[in-house]
Amino acid sequence: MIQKSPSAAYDPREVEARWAAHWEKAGLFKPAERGGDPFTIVIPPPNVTGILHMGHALNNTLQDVLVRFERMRGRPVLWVPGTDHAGIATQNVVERKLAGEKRDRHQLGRERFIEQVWAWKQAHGSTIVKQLKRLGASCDWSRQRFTMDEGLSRAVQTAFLTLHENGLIYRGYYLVNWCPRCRTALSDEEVQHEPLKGKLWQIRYPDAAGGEGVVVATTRPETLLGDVAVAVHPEDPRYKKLHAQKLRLPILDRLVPVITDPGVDRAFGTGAVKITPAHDPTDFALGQKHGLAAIRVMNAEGRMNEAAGPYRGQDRFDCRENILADLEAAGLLVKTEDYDTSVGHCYRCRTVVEPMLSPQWFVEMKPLAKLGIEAVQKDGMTFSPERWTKVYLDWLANIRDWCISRQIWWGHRIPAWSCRRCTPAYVEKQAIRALSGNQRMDEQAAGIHVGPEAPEKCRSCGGTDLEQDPDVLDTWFSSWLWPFSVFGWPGQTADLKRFYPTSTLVTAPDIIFFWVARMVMAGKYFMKRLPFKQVVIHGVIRVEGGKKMSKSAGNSIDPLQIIDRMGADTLRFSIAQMASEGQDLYLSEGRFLLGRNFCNKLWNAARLVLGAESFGKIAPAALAKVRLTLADKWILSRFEATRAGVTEALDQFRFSEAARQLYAFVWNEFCDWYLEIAKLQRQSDDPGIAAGTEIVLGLLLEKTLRLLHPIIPFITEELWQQLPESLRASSAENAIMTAPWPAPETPLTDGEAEQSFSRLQELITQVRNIRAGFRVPAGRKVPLTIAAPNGADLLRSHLAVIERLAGVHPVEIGGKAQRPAGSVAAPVGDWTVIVQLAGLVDLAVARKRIEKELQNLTGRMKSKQGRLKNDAFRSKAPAEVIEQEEASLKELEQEMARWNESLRQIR
RNA sequence: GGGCGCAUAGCUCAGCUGGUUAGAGCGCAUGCCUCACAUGCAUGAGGUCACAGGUUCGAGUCCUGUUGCGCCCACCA
Repeated sequence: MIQKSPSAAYDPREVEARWAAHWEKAGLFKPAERGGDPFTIVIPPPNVTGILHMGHALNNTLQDVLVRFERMRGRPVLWVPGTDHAGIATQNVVERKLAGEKRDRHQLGRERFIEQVWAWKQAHGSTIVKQLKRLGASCDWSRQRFTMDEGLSRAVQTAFLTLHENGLIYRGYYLVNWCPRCRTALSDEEVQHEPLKGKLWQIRYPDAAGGEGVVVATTRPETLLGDVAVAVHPEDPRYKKLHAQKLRLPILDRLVPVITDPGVDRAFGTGAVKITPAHDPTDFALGQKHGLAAIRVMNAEGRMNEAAGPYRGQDRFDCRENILADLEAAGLLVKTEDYDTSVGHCYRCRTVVEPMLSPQWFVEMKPLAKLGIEAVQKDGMTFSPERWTKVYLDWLANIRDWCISRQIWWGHRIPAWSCRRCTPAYVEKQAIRALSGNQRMDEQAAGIHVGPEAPEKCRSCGGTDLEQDPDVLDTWFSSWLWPFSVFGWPGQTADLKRFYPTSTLVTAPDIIFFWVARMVMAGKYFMKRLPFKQVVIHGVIRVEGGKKMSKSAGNSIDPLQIIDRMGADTLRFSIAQMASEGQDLYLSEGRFLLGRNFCNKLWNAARLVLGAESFGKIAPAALAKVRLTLADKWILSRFEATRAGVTEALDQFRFSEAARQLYAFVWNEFCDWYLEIAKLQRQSDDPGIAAGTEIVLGLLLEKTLRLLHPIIPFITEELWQQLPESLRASSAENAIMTAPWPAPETPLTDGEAEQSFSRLQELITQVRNIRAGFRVPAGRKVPLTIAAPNGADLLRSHLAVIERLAGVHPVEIGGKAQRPAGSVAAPVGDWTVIVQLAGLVDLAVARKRIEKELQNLTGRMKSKQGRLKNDAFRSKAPAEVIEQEEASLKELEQEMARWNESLRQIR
């Protein structure tokens, strides 16, 4: 076993820490003072409770790529960071901590509990921020905001009061999604429906006289206790005789009417539906339509209340079991069958959500949705990929009012006060009135007062016993103001003027409804302008099988671990490379090796360029003054193509395309070919060529680093700083991150050089192929003859290159092919290479190689001949396509002839 | 029930507006520690582009349908 050479692997740890600190300290993340249209992004604020996961890593890498790209293009750039107070999530975290200390928030009381949350935020809230810094996110950290800080709270209050004044916020008694664990209402978007293997039970409701009655089907038998009717389809012949009859509710023995409604599906279950307006949205609507009462049978914790009679105090799911047993005993349980259903869960704690009738605050969304729709249809807002437009519009078209009150403590307090005397009485009555169709409360009559401060006395009764509404606002009620609240709105600040509207929003598809749509509505409503013109929706991080990556599922990959082990650049490059236009990303640890190896390759390539003694001594000159070799011209031309391609890709948010092009250029062109040739050129007898090579190497490395910088900022900064200053693009701050993005240099494009060079590449590859095919020992030089009717000059001037890269010597260039015994020949374009292998040729192997080529060629020729013989093709295809086909067929024929010649020589 | 995405080499995925018998990384095979890099170098094997129709001179690429997987939305109790 041979000793491994000392590792020259790139170690990002020290480098990344150093530059992260330097950039921030030097203030490079702040927007430049110069004029010009600023490029602004507001971060999707992560939860204060958050720790960096792959979704964050993806989201923020892409934003940072755009931000750094635009910064280098010379625009003043501002990326505003911040965190979200995340009401329910944060309250849960602190409550869990208290539980660990055998305490709970009710013991502490509201005020002291809030103090605890702030203390927690003080201690742990900056975790995610530190982690974003490690990722390299070039946010202006001096402008960091928090959705509960003073300015943003003022924005929230202003927004609430404005909407209320304009009649778009109301208080109503309504059926909402209730999480019995969090003990709060949730908006429709906060409920996640998940399939559940449940049962469908058929239960008999006898008629008033105790006769047969009717059988109903239900998935939630416990709600039977709150039933107020049974509905059937008016045309259903089975139940015609029951119309307007009464039925006897099992167990409670209450009488409920049979009503008819065309909405009942005759084919489902038994065609008879029990109606529980207080615990089912469909039933609630039906109850309204038919003027039925609503009977609540559960309390806020999901336990059965007094109305549940014998089941009072039981948990809702225990009650279900008990009721089923009792029905069974009474002979009223007719049938039990398996049934796949879908049940709503709280998105924070996974508890099964209970529809519950309760008083809440709502935003009337229809007028706002209209603004959101206009954003796309009139104001030119775009989604990338475009398909999300439809998702967005469909949601807006079917929007429902937004329940914004939450029965928790951590959040923005609602600026409303109620009268202890008037309000409870009113709400009681409202519970009944709500069912007649009017859910909005008459605030005056209810003794509810909305305003920035508590009123002196109740408008309704004149009493002074007022209390502030205990509820807080939905977290998203602050998030939707983010694009302007971060700049100080409602104040008319300089930042607001300069940076609103923002440019691009980069986010994940799962918050299009929660956040994107609402920001658009708020932006247009409060600011009269779109908050951003472009919405870039990236993919969701998933693991095999399409599941979301999540810590609880134990299938997560920790981005910080990747950073620790392989560096932020590795993480970023790998992610960018995988992020193709909105496709979901399936990750595995192995996929990060691509980025790691790439960074390492770049590092070592730079070591080669910078390491030569001659490198430091060169005086950089304009390329125009340097004598360029073919290889120089070729690589410069390839650079220009890459520059153009990467710029275009980033302009179109095609991150993976940009990364792919950079990878291919750096690795397969610059390193694999140009550097190998540059090693020779450096040693050239011609001092002009040697010096020119250093200049090309230097300039090219410098520009390539700039192209790479948005994706891999740390390593590029480090290497760039190691370049002699004379080679670096000018940057006032002396940092690559503020250096200019490479400008187009069309004169570098050299099609002729690319063509000539690729002929040499083909030749070298062909010889290597022969060497490998006949097992020529790696170190052994073999003689090569090239028959070259054309291009002999090109070959002659690149003898050294051919010898070195193909492992051949001596090389003879002639007009005709001489094929001594023991040689193997192969055509390369119109050249023929003849490799002298002496004793190494195995005739069978040689024949097989050629036969394989011939087979390949025959196939290609046949397909072309067929096409060209086809009259339809000849008459309908564009002339240039036909010409191209003819030319390429001719080439194939010639190549075929020469392979055949080779085959003959073997015999 | 509706909408969307995906189905391309053993694995993970590129393939923009249809035009040379399809590309990458990993893995595999063979040979290499060649003085930037073994996190590497060279060469190679490996695909009837899910299936069935259609449009077209020409389809991985466009259209229709089918199947499978995934996601989102929706008040069949």
